[in-house]
Amino acid sequence: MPIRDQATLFPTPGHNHGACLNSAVGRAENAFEAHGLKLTALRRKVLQEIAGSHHAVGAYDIIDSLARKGDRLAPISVYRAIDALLAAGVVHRLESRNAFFACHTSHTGSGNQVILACETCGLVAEVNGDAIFQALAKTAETENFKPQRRVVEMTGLCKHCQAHASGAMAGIEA
Amino acid sequence: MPIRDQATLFPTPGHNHGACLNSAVGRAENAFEAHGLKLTALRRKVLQEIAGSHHAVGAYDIIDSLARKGDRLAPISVYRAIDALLAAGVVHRLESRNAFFACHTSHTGSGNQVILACETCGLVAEVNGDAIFQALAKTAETENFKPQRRVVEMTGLCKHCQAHASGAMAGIEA
DNA sequence: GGCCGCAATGTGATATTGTTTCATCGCAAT
DNA sequence: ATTGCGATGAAACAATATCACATTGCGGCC
Repeated sequence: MPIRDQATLFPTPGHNHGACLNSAVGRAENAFEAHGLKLTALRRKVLQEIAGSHHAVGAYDIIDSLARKGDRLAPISVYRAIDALLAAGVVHRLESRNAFFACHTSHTGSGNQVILACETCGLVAEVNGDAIFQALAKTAETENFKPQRRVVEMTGLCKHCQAHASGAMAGIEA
Repeated sequence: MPIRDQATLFPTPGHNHGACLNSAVGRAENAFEAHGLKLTALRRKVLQEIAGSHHAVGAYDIIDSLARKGDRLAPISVYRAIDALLAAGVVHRLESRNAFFACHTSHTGSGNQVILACETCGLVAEVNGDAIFQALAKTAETENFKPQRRVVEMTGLCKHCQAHASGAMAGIEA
């Protein structure tokens, strides 16, 4: 089974997620190196919780999940780890849900990613958004606005959940 | 003094904000009517707090502000009023800040608005984003994604704050 | 009038998300 | 060994948001 649908970044429901997780951690090692940061044990654990699925997870979900594994962290510790992961660019924040998701792509290219989040199965994917960010840049220019941070998120129904529109929660596993 | 810079929706610092507030409330009356909702006294008060500036205000800012006027509301009451205002489309939520701002335009046109938020003075403006939303629609189509909600926000420096880049907080008043 | 139905509001508790402050630890460079 | 510094720990707190249930106000209806 392919990890992803051809030509898209949306994960196939039921794919073997182990490979995604491994490659996310592998890329994180490089990214931390490249940013002059250290992928410490704690940061790695937090990353594994986030990258353990294609869903956005809340900071307190991470705390609870790690607590079930015998390691209850204070909120601040998780937030600091998340900050480092954000700084390294290996996870992103889903602003519309106050939650975090792993970057499951290597962001080859501009890094102008649009976020798609399925409201039914909860899957989060990033797709290239060069055209969108170009249009944004143009808007900024006509407004004489100097952009610093851009948030572009869409929620809706992913292709799998449209197909199983019964509410079957296709692909909820990872 | 013009209320807005020519050709943009960014408010001019120091403009007479009373007109903005009045017109926002006026439009709200129509919008509530059009949506089959009632602009009750409470909703009007909350709207006035939000539309009282071109900034995004938090729910608890509204509570505090109304409390200073002798009317301390429970959080849930404010959130319910905000929900109604959101449903009527007269205020919007700034997702990246968990705050709310008034719609100071009549959204003539598609309603595809991009949000610009200045990090220095705090001003929030909506500008037409047809090109951006078209590009988004195209992305959704190629991904077979059925969009429901779109969040497009940019933070950065508005033209006034670039001009007074000293950090002068140009236009903080309204 | 009295009653019903329904939307809006009130009350109190609670849940969720995020930050402040200060202490401590590990480790590398001096 | 000591100093410097990034990472972590602990406790409290702050900010944002919702739940459950009671009450009120207002229209239609008998």
